[in-house]
Amino acid sequence: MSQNFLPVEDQLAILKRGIVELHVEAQLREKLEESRKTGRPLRIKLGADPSAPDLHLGHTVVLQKLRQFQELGHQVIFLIGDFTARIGDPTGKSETRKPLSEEDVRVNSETYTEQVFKILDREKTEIAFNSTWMGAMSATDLIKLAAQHTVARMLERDDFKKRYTEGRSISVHEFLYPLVQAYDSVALHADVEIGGTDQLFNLLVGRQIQKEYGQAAQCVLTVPLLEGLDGHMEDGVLVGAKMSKSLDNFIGISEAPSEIFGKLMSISDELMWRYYELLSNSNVEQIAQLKAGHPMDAKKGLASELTARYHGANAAKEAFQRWQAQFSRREVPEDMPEMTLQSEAGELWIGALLKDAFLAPSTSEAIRLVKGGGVKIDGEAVTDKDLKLAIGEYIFKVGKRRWAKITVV
RNA sequence: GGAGGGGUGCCCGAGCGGCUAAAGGGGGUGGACUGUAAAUCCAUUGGCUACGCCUACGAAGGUUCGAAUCCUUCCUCCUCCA
Repeated sequence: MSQNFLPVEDQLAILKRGIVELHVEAQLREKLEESRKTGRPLRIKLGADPSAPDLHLGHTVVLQKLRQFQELGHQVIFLIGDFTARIGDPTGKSETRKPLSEEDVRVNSETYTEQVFKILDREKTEIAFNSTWMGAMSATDLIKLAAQHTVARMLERDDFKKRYTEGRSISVHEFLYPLVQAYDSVALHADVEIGGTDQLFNLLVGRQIQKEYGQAAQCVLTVPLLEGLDGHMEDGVLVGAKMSKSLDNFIGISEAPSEIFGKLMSISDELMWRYYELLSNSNVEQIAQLKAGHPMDAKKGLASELTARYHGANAAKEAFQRWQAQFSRREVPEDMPEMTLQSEAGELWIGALLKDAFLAPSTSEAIRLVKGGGVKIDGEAVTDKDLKLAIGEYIFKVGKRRWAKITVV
């Protein structure tokens, strides 16, 4: 099925937009030309490790790039590394990763694909599992694969090198990870592989292995890693670990609209500009214009755009209004968790109440919060840690954003 | 296989018989200030209705009036040699 592709330079311009490192650009140009001539879409591979079932904004950077390929008419292959997950990607780790069980992998894969199609076009996406070919590979073939690469070259890799020189352990099976990932490119006949910058080594191994197996080497495209919510300025430079679930500095794309909106509103200004670059659809001129205005307005714009992307314009609007009411005008939110608690002899100690209502993780913490002035009842700050509440209904506010309506009976 | 060095609270890291729920950072949380931003400052940071009790320094035992600190065994990580 032949189709019309945009001129190569136009395609390249789109693909290169948005802080992407392109390795061997000349080759990509050739491939695009070839594709345009023959009408054969390029095969674009993205490998996913099914260890993080909840997608967050960090994952979406690369997915949007894939989406662009799709819109340009190319074939996107979403590869689920169900086999490699049992090895555990050593990338960026200073320690050996724990492999996942088969059951974990299965469950994670499902939630993963479900969310991926909030960004990718399901109809135009090929889904593959590398256990399909890796599970069937014989030991002989595996050794043949392993023979294509040397230990010295493996150790060139940054994290391996570091671990090696620092005397930290590297298990032999971790060397297999890049090789298996590379073999996936062989099995899929990938023309392009895309990934985060931390994947560069793995992606480049793919080029070499493809050549060993008599295929044309894939082009490699890397996108920057998105800094997590705690990213901020230090000595004039934006610093911050990458967004990840384990660091709890993420925004999940399945989170409630008001959560996404609120979390975006609380990031630092520097980080906001970074997010504009990597996540928003605004072009360079629009961003420059925003920088001239008040950062607060720019932040509202970003929060609205991204909330709308995953929940629709109406939900975004509503989230914005709720945010304004609650934080700009400091009103009591319209809806909040409600809970009924049983009193003892007609009254309930505040420490126990806060804990039982999940407003504090322990009574010790509850007392700390009260002493620190972090608890308000019906708008009034309480500081008496021995306070006892009589039967009735109360609106609790703990910290800046935890609210609850508590009924004591 | 041999020799040696480590494992401390969320993380890093002091302590090396009582004054240690355990210095100091980092991080977290609460407050002030704000644009729910950053920076800054203050407080707090094992649990338990608590001037006290319980649980904690890799695990299990032991020596002591008393141990994170000494001894034994085990687990585990690392270094050097082969």
